Amino acid sequence: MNETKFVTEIASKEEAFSQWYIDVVKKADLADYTLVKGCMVIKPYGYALWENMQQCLDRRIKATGHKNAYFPLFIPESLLKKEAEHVEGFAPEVAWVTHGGDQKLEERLAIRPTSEAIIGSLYSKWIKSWRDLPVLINQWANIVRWEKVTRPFLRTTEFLWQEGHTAHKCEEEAEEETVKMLTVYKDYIEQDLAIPVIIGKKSNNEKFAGAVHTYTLEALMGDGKILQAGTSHNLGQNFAKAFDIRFLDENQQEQFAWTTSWGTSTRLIGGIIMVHGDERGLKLPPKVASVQIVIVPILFDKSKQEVLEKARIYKEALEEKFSVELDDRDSYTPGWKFNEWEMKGVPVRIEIGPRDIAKNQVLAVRRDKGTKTVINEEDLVATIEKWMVDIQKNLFLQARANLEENIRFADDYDSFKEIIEEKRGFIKAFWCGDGECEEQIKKETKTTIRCFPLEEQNEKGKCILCGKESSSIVYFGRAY
RNA sequence: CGGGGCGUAGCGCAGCUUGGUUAGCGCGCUUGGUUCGGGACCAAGAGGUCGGAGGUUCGAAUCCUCUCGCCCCGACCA
Repeated sequence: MNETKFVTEIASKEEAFSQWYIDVVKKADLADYTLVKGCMVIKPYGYALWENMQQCLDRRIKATGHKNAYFPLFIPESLLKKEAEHVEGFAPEVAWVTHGGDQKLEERLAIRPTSEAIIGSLYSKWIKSWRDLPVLINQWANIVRWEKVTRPFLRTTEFLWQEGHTAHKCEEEAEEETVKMLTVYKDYIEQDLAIPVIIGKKSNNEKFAGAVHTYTLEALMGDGKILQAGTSHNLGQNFAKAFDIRFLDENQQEQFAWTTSWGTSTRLIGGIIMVHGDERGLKLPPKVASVQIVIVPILFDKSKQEVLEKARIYKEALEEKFSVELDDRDSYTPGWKFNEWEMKGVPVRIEIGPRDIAKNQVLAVRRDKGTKTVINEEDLVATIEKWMVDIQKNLFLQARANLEENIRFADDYDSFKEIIEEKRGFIKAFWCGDGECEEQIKKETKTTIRCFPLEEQNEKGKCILCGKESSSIVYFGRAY
């Protein structure tokens, strides 16, 4: 009875997915709207999640030899314009600073929509010899893109991300770096965030403005739409030529450097919500959950002190391995707390009441499955430790099963349209490689090529639209 | 930028058609008390320039004009 009352608080995930998403963002206390359209506050609970995500990824970025730095927020207009495709790609969504106080600026300053330009101009200063290479730098920063349609975490005017920018002495090394970061991202997103991804290469229409080619990680969301989870770009010598990044090689020949860039953002928080969440709210993977265990004491007047004392002892024991919150608030009933912490996605809840104390046990509940288990005091830490591993794995396996169920092959355009209307998900289909076919499919079905899968392909077939002979299968999908 | 909708307490809304006491309701909030194993209850409170400006009128949340903002659909979106 109470459970039905509860679900009226957030929209149904099945029936109104986008409203459900907004409700979860707000009710789980991750973010809030502000006075500026498209700009959100990331609230403490959401920011703690982001900090954990940062730590997981930052560790991996550093383990592969990169160092962090910080570059300026402002990019002079003349600098941004140096790479033609790049500026053309970003121009519509750049925010400009035109005044400093009352004084009009000589030159407009772009608020970075990405940092290739500003970083490229500095690499030009720093790189003179092959001995200076490679340069392997990452930055954690905020970005501004003036989007017309915004949604919390998924597309906001200002957002947080990391962007790696590297420079290399040859083409092979740059390509190796681009692919290496793709796999770093894959490991991070799959192992830490428990989100399975399809990795591949973008089509020319979808690649990064100014890149030679773009690798991408594509994830399936709970409503069958696709979220681009991260990208890694091989920029070739395009940006080196535009920003004059030259060096003398071992043979005393002057060369342009080969550069890469790669990024992931707070958008991944949206991914976690939409991949793992359910009718009761968020489900956080233990590796990034800021609260891994919540202890809810069941308080009666007579046993209150005793129960709280025991709860504190358990908290201390568990805190050696986990982040634990003891919810001893007086003004809420246990049932209220259960629902709130489930909404917030905490992986494990522990209930302690007088009945448990009498038997030296607790009642523990898993957020991923909802199962309730009585655990003896002496087994508590060891059992929860196993659970955390299992919950992390289970969230990933569930998401992967869903992904696999929603990859469908289409061999004619009618069945393609039927799948995208009724089931969505990924559609594998042959494509002739012509950008006009791609464009027409996008116009008619709102479906884009998400990527060329990385595996080698030997099959041949007919382009889903024009029917021309083709040897490449691509993944289509409706994107966020 | 085109089409539609909405602005009344922190949130969700009623009141407006047909102008007329002191602008209501639910949730939330504060204080006190009783409660507590899946969103408890009682009592007493606090909280409003009715998005803004101008107009009509003895009198405007309500009618008129202008304006600002938000949401949805479309277009756009590396």
